[in-house]
Amino acid sequence: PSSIESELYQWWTERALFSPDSHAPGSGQPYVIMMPPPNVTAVLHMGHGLNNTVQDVLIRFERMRGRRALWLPGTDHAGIATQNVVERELAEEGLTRFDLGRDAFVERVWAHVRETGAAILEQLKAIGSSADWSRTYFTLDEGLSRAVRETFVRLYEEGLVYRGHYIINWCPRCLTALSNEEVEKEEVDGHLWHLRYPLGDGSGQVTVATTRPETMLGDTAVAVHPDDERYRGLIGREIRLPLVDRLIPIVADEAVDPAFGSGAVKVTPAHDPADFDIGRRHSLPSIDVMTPEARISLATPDRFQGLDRYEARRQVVAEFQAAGLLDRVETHRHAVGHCYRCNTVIEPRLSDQWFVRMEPLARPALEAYRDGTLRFVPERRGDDYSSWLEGIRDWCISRQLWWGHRIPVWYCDATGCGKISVSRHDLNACPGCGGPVRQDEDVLDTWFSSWLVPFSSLGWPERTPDLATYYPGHTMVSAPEILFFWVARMIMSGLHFMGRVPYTDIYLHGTVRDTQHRKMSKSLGNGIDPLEVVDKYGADALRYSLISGMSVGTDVILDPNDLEGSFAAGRNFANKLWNAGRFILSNLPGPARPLAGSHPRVIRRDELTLADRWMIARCDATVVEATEAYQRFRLNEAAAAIYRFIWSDLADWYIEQAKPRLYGDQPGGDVARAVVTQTFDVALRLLHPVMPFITEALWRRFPGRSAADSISVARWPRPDARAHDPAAVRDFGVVQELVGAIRAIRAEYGIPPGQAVRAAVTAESPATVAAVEQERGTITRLAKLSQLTLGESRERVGGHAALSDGTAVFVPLGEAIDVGRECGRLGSEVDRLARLVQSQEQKLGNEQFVSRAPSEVVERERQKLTTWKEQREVLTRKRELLGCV
RNA sequence: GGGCGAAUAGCUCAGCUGGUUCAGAGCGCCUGCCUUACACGCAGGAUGUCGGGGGUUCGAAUCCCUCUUCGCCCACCA
Repeated sequence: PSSIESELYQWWTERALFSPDSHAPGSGQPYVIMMPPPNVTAVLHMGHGLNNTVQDVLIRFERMRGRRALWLPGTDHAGIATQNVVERELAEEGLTRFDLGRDAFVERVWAHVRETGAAILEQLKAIGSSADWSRTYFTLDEGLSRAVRETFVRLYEEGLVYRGHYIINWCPRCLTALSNEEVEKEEVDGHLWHLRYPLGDGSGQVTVATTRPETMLGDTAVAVHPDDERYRGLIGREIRLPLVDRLIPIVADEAVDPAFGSGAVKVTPAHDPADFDIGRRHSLPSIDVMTPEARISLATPDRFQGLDRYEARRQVVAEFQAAGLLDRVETHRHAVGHCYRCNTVIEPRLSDQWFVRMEPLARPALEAYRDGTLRFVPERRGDDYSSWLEGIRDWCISRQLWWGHRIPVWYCDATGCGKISVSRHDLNACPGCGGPVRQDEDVLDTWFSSWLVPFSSLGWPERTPDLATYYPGHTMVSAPEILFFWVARMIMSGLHFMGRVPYTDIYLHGTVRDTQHRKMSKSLGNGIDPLEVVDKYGADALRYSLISGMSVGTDVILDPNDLEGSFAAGRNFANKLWNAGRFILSNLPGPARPLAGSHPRVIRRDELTLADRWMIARCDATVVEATEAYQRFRLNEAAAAIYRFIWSDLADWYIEQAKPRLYGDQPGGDVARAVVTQTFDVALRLLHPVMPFITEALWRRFPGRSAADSISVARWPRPDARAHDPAAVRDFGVVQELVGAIRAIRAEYGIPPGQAVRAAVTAESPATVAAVEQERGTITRLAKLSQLTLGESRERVGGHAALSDGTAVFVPLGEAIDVGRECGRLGSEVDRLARLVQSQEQKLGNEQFVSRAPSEVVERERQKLTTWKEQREVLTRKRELLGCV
């Protein structure tokens, strides 16, 4: 593979075959897939491998079907992830980004990005991805940045972007706010501490339960349910908050669940979203007791200041215990949020952030699903989509990072003005008073640029020809993990800014996992490097193995400890195909004598042998099967159908039976060559989306191809009614079965491979008799016979078999045979048939069945019974002849 | 706590609208073959209470209920 793949890829690129511009304009309807842009610093892993292979299969399929296929690639600046990479680099030099300052840091990230240069795109090429690289974008490009500003400003003008003071998810390591989607909930076994809070007048106490005792430093109330009898008398009274010695009120709030814990809850408006709401309802103060790094801040007693949140937790608990105020500690399983980039535990934090009001955007997106505009594969994923939209919450889009699209908002500091300006272009002065302005320090969520990709990558907000041609697109191929991050948001932005959904088909494939069903990851060390597989077995083998191991909606399991086992199927198949191709080519007349004149379409039908007709019919059936499977996103089924056709039908049977005709200058050779060339050509085209390299390499070698011809733009095969030939399929099937039966008898009796045997065939059906006559040579050769006779043999000793159509086969073996053994074999065969006959008679004797089952089913079952009875009689007679006891 | 998915050969999985792919494929395993396209191959073969139990039906791997195990998603009971 390595000797052909990179060379072919280069040739494809030089010919610009992956660009729809290279096709004649208007030659077909556009077909567009937007590639999920990998992070600019990413290294190719199996997830990318699977995702991009699927897209490549679909785009190549549609390209060959004549569509103007555009697969649009790009990279994502990946705010947090990329900033983290460069900050780690700096840390090795003993520096932080603050040492460099904002401008120098951003320049440093750019340098890093330019230097590593989206290596992942090169890696995608190595697995054969036929994206249109001439259109590659980067989410921080000028054009896409303009689109980001345009959308921000428009949404602001429409009242859909706002600034607010709320509890958000804060990562104390990345030092930024995160959206709800960027928080990964993880179930952990934690504790529930029950703390006693004394009443202000010392007349008693109230027990509250918490999973985060350190937050009590910022408590500003205790809340109980208004109807809770136990606390009715306490509402309005005060608690003397231990450790900080502050008087806080007891309030009544419906949000409190009387059944949980003690029914009383501590309220920390600055550190819990639910408490924040309670605080607002009761006009409670918010006391922020933590720094951005999640250390205890100044607004607390001295001894806590500067403590890490977990140290503070221990200390608070210890002090409660010492004071006799720790009621009890329970173990408690609950979900804790973690940062999706660094896995640090999220701290809910009160701060000023920018938000997008989502409900107005979600409504049309939901409608597009409900009215059938959007189709999900697998269908059930649509439920995830709609339930997420139904419960959608506002999107926090500001990030306290330096790497990203800076928020286009300027604040005027002039006294008496204080205007906030949201602008499409940079401002130097306040539009209100002309005074000095400063831009918002924050950048936008990375996903705020990627949600625009279906149109921003085509030039929006400019009205470009690309935008007119390629929006809306068609298929989105993605992992379910980014359904909410990206896919759903693109639909919302597409509807809002373009008035149409960006695509209609959403294919969500599974996840690549190891044999323990763990997601492959760098930290677990259970990953497989796709490039290592490409190196060892070739991109085609990688692709085939991924595609064939993947059915709609299920995960792909691969064994990182057994690359051979995981990819042998693909490698073996590629090798098989290569050798079949070499064999066919070596038996064709040279390129000087094109085969046009011996094309099967112009060969007279009466020149075709039964095997030829069967091959052509099988080929046609495979075209139908594979095409339908590709269309239905059942890529593994397409791959399996083509595999079966190439390996079993073409290599094992057709080529084997045609060899005498193919060798040298034999009669009928031109017909066999035409059939094998035609059907192999079709097979290569059908397989090309999955195994692009080897199919191209072989296809180009066939006579009649010009140097410029590429299979990647060759026409997709169409079904041909003339190929339909059920009789040939059935009759050649009998031939195959017959050969198999004789081979089995040979193996059973240990006949040496080199020794020919005789065979007698007793067939009732005239079609079978004719088939055996027509393929006499094939049967003789493939079963290694010295003689093939039709009709009953007078010999008694030998091997017997019965075919499914009732035809009996007898292989006389003279003294070579062990009579006792054959008697035993026949006996068990007769028994098997007798059991079948019995259950079948029972079934047909059942009046319910005969009357209620469809008549054709009943008829079919009757037919089976007849065949089995006949076979039983034949074998019983043989037993008698052999003198079996 | 809610919702969803999976469980079929040693392994990874097909089996779509109950009855002709009905018990399958690939890998692995066993036997025999270096038969000149291919040993990454050829030929032949073994292996299954279709997770357990119940039900619907003339008929269930397939539909329904239930249990068990595994996985995923969602969720502000502190």
